[in-house]
Amino acid sequence: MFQLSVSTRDRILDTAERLFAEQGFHVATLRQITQEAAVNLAAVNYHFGSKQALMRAIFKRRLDALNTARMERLDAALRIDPPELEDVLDAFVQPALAFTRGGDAEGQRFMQLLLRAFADRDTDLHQAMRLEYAHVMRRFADAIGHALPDADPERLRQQLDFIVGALTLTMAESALKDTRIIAGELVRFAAAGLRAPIPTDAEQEARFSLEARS
Amino acid sequence: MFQLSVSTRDRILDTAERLFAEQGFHVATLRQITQEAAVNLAAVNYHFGSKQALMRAIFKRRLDALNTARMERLDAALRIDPPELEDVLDAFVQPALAFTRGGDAEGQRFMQLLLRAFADRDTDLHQAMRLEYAHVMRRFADAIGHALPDADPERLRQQLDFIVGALTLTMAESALKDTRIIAGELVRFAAAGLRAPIPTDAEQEARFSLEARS
DNA sequence: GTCTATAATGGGATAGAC
DNA sequence: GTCTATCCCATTATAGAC
Repeated sequence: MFQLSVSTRDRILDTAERLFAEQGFHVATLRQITQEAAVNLAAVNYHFGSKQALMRAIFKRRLDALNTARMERLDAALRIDPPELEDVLDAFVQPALAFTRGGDAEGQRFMQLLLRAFADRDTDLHQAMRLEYAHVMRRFADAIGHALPDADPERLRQQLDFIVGALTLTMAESALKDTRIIAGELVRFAAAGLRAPIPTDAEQEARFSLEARS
Repeated sequence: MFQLSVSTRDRILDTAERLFAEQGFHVATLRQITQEAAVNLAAVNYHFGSKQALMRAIFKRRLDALNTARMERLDAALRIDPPELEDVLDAFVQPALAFTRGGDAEGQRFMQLLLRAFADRDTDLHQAMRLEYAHVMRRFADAIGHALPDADPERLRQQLDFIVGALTLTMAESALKDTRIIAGELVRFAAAGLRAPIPTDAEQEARFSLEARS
């Protein structure tokens, strides 16, 4: 943290982030990372302790930045009471595509990394991510609850998971030039889903009997 | 395919599918797989040729079954013209949670595997999956286009990606007992998003200037 | 088809000089 | 803080007996 030569440490972080995102944690090797970062092989263990610890450091750096950016935009949206639903969703979605000063390329890279973390259940990283996310999720669920006072809180959390899935997979997949438009589309799509009325029991019954036919 | 001892081959397939889903392709080792399947280490190479080929075989088996189940339900939904939007979405979503005779546990396992395949860009498996998916996606996009004749086809494909993301990540994450209810929630959520009117240019403009303030 | 034994490779981590 | 050299370990894949 307080070392003079930040450049070696940061070159490792940047290079490893790229290679982990492109190839995955187990495929990218320390030899490859240190070679492309033009640092010595032993530097990883000196600065981070282990390959796992390096991954955690990469993750923490970006996720903290993403969460902070989301919170700031959420606070801005909450200056209106009740907040506008689209503003709350914007606060969640927009920072995901450009939360670093580096621009879209880094944002998409981290989305790929996030997707890998989601896929890696039963791992320290997955648990850590869920914990860091839980706090932010609760705040966004609350904010949406204020924008839609009639909604069921339990259902809102479920629907927020839909949005996370759509956002993460789409941002990790899409061509870079489209991310800004796609984010707007997602906000519109999600807002409509959240505002949709809950079907009555009678309508539910009709749907299930329809399914049974097929 | 036409060998007498299908049991060794199938025990490898089932065990490897479970371990790949739980741990990932590179963490699960052939030693672990063959030990838990109670077959000899060399049997994998004899029956499949390599670890990669084993993965492809696992994937093909389930994805073919999933696609077939989806197509059948889609055909049923298309017997009404124009089809009911919720029926089309049901045809896409419901088979994902119980497309094998084994029930929910296997379905969720494969969703975890699918999520890993999505995360693994630049890999043979990812490309193969996209190709197999493309055909089904086009048919579903067309069907939704029939249910919503005023919608823009390009936008529909984008929104279908949202649904795939929400479905895949949610099904891979969720507790088993909830999958049936969650699928119904997703259909309702997605239907509302698809039916949402496209904002006018004036409304778009208002939103962007609102963002600039924050 | 199934097994044992092993070849061939590459990985993460570390000791110790500078 | 940085480097070289190396330890130690695990992996996939295969050769060859049965």
